[in-house]
Amino acid sequence: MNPLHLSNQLCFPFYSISKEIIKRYQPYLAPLNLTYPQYLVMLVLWEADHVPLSKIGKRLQLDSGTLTPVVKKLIVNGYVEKSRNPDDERQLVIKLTERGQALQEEARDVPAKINDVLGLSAEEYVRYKEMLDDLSVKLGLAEEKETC
Amino acid sequence: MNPLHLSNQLCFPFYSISKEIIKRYQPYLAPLNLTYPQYLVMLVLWEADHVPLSKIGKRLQLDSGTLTPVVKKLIVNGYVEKSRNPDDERQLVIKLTERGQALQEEARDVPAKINDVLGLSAEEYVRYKEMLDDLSVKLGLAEEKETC
DNA sequence: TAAAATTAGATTGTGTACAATATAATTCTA
DNA sequence: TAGAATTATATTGTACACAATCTAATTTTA
Repeated sequence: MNPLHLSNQLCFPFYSISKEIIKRYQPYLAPLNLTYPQYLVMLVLWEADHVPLSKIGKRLQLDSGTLTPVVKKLIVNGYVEKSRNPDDERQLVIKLTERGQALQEEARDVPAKINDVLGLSAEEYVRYKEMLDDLSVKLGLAEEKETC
Repeated sequence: MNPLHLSNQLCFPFYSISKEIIKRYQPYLAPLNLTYPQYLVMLVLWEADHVPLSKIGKRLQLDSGTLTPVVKKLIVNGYVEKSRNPDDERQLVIKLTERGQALQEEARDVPAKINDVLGLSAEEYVRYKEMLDDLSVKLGLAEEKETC
């Protein structure tokens, strides 16, 4: 067994599967004027609006160098707006616009469509999800349960 | 169950685990003057040298827009060189330099070190690998067994 | 066999990713 | 409480990713 053989790498399938799934999102996200990272930010905001950028970054494991241009695009597209937290002027608070809230309705079917495209059975989905969540914990990527 | 909740997305853990593992490669690849995509190209060449760019692209699921600059960097760093196939002048044939061949020796421990860093047991590794290979086939990413 | 279609790479443009650095606001601490 | 450390975000520079388009070489086919 040659450890330097591509087929023996654990990372490579994560890398290529991740890219492949993101490509399959594209036909469903493009009509909403969203890229995949932009969609992730919207998911976070649909869960809880009025969130500081730092929190979005922690949730998505993305730093400001990545998030700043992503949020800028969402602002240009009219989905979110930003303001500073008066209690801490460093914090940039991101808030959905009406358009951004309405978009949630338009995105409602995206997860189901992606599941169709991936063609996984319910059991497979659950099995994969468990392993991924498991590995996320092992890698320290899982979120700490927070009360706020 | 809200399908638009981040925790119910299958793609997101692939996306963040992939990025996390690549980050953990960095300390081991940087001394070799390689990024992760550059390392992948070298893995392919260490398996079989003198390969057309198209074949590397098929193997790694990367198009010319991505590979052209990656290979350019490998050339600048002295690891590979390119020439055209005389039988088909469209094909760009990529070949390891002596330096590029020697690099394989320096990279020999990278997979083991990554395994250490990930902290997976042998059983976990096998379990994850099976799941990933399985899903790669389902998504049409697995390579067709070729004779050449 | 000449025009049409295909294939291999390169280029352009947009959008991430992230390390490193900078700046301003806030908190800590001697 | 003033200087030091920390925190939140922005900026810069490098390097992918990929869609779309382009050019040139090869293959197909009418």
